[in-house]
Amino acid sequence: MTAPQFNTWREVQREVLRRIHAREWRPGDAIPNEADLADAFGCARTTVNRALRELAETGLIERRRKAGTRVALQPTRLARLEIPLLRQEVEARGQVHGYALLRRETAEAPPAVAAKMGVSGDFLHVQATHFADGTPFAHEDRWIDPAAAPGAAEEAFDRISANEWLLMHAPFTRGDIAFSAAEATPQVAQALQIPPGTAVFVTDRTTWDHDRAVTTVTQSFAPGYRLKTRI
Amino acid sequence: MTAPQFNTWREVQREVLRRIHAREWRPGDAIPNEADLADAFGCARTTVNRALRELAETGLIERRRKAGTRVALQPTRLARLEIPLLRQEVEARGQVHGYALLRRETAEAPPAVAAKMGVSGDFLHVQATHFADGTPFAHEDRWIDPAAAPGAAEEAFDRISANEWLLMHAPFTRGDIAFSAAEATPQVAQALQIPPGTAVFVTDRTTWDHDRAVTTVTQSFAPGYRLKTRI
DNA sequence: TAGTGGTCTAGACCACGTA
DNA sequence: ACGTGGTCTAGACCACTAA
Repeated sequence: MTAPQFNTWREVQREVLRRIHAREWRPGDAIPNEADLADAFGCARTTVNRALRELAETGLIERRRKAGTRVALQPTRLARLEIPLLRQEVEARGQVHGYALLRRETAEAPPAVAAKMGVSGDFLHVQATHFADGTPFAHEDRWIDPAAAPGAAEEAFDRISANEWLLMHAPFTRGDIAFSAAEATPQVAQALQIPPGTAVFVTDRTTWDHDRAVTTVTQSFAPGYRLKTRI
Repeated sequence: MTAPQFNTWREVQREVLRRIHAREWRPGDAIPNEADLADAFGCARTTVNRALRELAETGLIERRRKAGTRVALQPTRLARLEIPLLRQEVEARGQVHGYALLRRETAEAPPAVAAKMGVSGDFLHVQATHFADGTPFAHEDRWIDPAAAPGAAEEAFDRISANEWLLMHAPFTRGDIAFSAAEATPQVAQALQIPPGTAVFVTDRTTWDHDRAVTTVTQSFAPGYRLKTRI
């Protein structure tokens, strides 16, 4: 009997997945090392490594030097989540994106915002509503550190959302994101045209340029919004 | 002047990130091709490829054959989201996980559930509460197709959550996940010891073994819950 | 059609961590 | 101590696609 041939890393990955799904390799089991697999599959070890590395990144298998590779017992699976612009998200549904500025002011950051951003003082404060086909889609409440986002103080934000302006003009190196549920404040409720207290999906984001906070934003989505992903 | 030496793919990646963050390479700009970069960095093209491939996967750069590599204009950034077991999540906070079965029955799936799973008939229906240090943490409402999860019909689910039992006994190849906000139903409110109508964070998951739905679950989290990630 | 990224190979050395 | 995965190299061929 000749050895089966799996020549690309995707073929190797598919075969490994097949064996795990078929329970030939069960959760907790050790699987052969890379060299043996490469031999059995008739390919280079590099190819096996690529296939297994990507499976390890999703949490399906666990790899440790010397200990080898095992099928994960408790798969803390990693999902990939796309974080698009609101405009992109609306347009991806085939709807027309609208944008309305509600407020733009310079104000002292409230303690909660100052704490999140790690600095205090006068910030730019922008509130706006995004629409999908004319229906309120999300409300956005943003604070910007003008010292970290040069030019922001001169921008009106009446045509382009702060979101997009910042992407083009204020580089950032990392961001924290949190998802939660909240009851609509009177302000959010008015913007989204829903009764106050309605449950809304909320995302909080703070973005950083190295160790300096650039902006923090709270987006509240109209009822019915669902953030989807796959495993 | 001698060429700078970047010998590992992480060093190359760090240098590329530095140039993007320093705006030496700006959004929309093309960057040198792999061969030229490898030459400039004093390493093999494979090493540059690995560094750039991983940046492309996060959405920071865009790569197309022949067209080359560009810094993304609108970084639809990809975040990685960990999907742990509720028990793991509670224990990761240093709290004691508790579990209480509320209901276990065989019943015909309601239309919404049957539609999600693509089959109808008698399903196993399990409701339970998870606790963190004795405080309600999440309510779980689950439907299981006994034909797709052999042995489930004989399991009591009074000590081990259906979540964990299924992980150990029912393989799945993929899952859909959706996050949303909802107002607590009387049942959920009672389980979480909160007033009905309170905003709760909800995750809906359906897992599949190839094309056959195994289980669908709705988890409602006690107020204050936040799902966190980074970009 | 030509340039670019995508991938494979064979061999090598290294880092880690278990035994 | 030593087996395992992690990575680098140099070269090669291929797949895609812009010009």
